[in-house]
Amino acid sequence: MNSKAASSYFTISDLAKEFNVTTRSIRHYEEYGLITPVRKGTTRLYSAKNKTRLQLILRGKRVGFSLAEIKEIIDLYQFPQGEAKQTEFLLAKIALRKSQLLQQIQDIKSMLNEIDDLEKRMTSSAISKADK
Amino acid sequence: MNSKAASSYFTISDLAKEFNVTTRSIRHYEEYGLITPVRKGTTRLYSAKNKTRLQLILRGKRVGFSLAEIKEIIDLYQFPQGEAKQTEFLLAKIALRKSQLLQQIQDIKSMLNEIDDLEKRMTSSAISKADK
DNA sequence: CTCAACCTTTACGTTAACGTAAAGGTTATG
DNA sequence: CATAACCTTTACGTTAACGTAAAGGTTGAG
Repeated sequence: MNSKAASSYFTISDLAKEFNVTTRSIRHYEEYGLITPVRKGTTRLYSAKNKTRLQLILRGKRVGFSLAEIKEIIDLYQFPQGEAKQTEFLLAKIALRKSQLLQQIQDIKSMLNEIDDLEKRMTSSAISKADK
Repeated sequence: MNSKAASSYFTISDLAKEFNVTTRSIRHYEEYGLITPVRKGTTRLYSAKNKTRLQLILRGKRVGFSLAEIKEIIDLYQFPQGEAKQTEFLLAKIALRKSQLLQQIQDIKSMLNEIDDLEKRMTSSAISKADK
């Protein structure tokens, strides 16, 4: 039996392989305060929650957020049942993020439409070339 | 009468104001080969087409593309009715961009869902706070 | 017990996308 | 005709997000 299997932790290179990033990047996210694995000695060990966190970070990156913005978003998720005023402030931030994301979807849809048009024009011109 | 109104060109600061970017950025995009205004003397003059181009650049930025990627995309639009082999290559690139954009939409939708959840949890907790 | 294959920290290097002077030319207006 | 409000180029500075050594600790296999 494997003692590792019981707690099911992952090493940094496990995560690096799984998500196709460098270990340097993962450590960088930790320096930045975005992810906090436990340690066995000095070695980092990542839980399932840590994995989810990394996914969240990478998803944020894919949609074009900076690490600072990703941190802001992550912080939103951990709002400490604060004061109503604080809550209001966070809700405003959430609304801002939301409108930003909705704008992005519009942008992407526009680009997809144009790409589809382009694709059609290209294939039709390819056909006309083959036709002659 | 205004001689400018006839041709309807815009100055660099016109565009800067309209799109809320700095003139430095616009010049940077030009250095990068993304936009090419005409010149009256040394002064840059931007046509409607140039404006559209700038919009395209900024939209690309909003969805998280680098200037290099934006250039690639723009180059796709100006395919020179090339060889079939070249066309095939471009179609592959287009397909790549497309899948990337579709992935982004999924990412954004996930984030929106989580943000909505968060919003609900926050408002309900705010209510329960107000209730007691 | 000695490799190989991991892990660690420290720290300087690199690239992209501008920011920010500095120094100077042009043009309308009082 | 001078001053403001633009425009220009040149060029060095800055920040983010890592890349890339360098130097060393740990651990399982042969």
